[in-house]
Amino acid sequence: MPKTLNEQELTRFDSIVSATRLIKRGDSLYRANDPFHNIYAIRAGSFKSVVMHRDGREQVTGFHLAGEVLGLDGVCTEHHSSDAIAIEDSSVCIIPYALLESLCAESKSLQQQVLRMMSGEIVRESSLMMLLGTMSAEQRVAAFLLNLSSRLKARGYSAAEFNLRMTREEMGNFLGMKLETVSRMFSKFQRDGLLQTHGKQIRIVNLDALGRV
Amino acid sequence: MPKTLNEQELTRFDSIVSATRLIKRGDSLYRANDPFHNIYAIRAGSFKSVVMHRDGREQVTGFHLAGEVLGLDGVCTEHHSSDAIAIEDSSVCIIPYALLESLCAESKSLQQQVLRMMSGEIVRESSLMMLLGTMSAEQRVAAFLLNLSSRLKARGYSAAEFNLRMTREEMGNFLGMKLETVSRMFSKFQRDGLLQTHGKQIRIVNLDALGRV
DNA sequence: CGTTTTTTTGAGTACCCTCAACAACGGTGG
DNA sequence: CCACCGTTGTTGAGGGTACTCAAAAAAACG
Repeated sequence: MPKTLNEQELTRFDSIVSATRLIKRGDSLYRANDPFHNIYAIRAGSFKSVVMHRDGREQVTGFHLAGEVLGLDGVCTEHHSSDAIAIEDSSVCIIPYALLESLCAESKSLQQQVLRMMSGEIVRESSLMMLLGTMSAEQRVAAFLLNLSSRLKARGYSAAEFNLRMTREEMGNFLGMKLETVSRMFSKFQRDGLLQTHGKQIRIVNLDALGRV
Repeated sequence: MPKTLNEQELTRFDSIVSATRLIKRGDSLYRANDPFHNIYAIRAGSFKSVVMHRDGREQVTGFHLAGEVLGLDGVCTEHHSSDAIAIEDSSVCIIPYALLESLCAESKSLQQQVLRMMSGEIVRESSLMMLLGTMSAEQRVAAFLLNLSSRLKARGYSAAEFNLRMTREEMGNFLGMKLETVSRMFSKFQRDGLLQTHGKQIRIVNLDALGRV
């Protein structure tokens, strides 16, 4: 996964990534307040991060695809601050954090890699806040699809045609709107010829126009 | 600032925090796309983080008080991803990131401290997303005031009585609502006996009730 | 194949935004 | 010191976007 490491560093890194774990759709990788021991690299599948209000309402704070990293929220307090729940059958690499930390002391480039990963999370989250803060429902759905598209493209999948793994409700929860509104926006984009949908199957017909929404 | 360092480590840390810098109200500490060299500890004053849309609209993504750290968004890409603008005359400690990074390789506890700081930012931002995603305007303003109150308390200031340094517009922008709505919520809280306002001067009368909104 | 979950669509409503006017505040210069 | 001006804050009226409630169709699941 890290790119800037030399062969020896890579070998040492591989040595701490021992186990993998299978998570079934709907099961959790970790829960809020669980003690923090590991971070996880997603080998296959996808997850959502969820935080719970005291009143029981849930908020989806992110979706995580294969190739991305999960669990960094726990570094600060030694406890996770959200639930990580598989939205399809998935498998992850377990990276024991204590070992990673030790290894960081030995390898500067690995340390830089970890810091970059964390900083990347900060940037991702604040760009998301912008999504929720300044945009209309229509723009939010468009931005969400484009974000997903570019992340899938970066992993070697098609940028134009893909399956949504989450429900309209999860998407709406994440985007700060109701599931009906998400559905309406999809219908609208289809009417306007920007994309074609068939349930969770998405084909983006006019990527540029979607960006201009 | 770091607490878990021994004396020698603290001395070395101090040695890299050489300069301080004064920023006048309205001036920027750094701008989006500036090359990333330093992080900053706020000695006095307060800042806002702002990201700019292509269409020119701005989104405030955070407020930063004295005692907090600023600039970690740049670690990932070597460029800052937001503007940091002083909302009152302020002064910061300059912490050259390259030196901090080197020092991290020598001191494990410093390394942990830096990682914790970053993880803390991630947690803070995602709790903020919840704010924008699931709450009504009334609840958002209440949550914002409580958040500010607890941060001020943690720094030794009064939790009940303080000055807002930002305008209604900046607050509204941050919270995803219009300045008029912020103003109306303040008026409502005052009518309901939860707080007293006089412009930027705030006194929280009933902290519990504000939490139950 | 029946049951449950998910998605779509419609109608009515509530919340927040827009536009507007005015009041209060803070700085500036006469 | 006070008049003046720009900025900031408050409040009202009307309108639009997204929510709520509801029902039915479609898909997923065992």
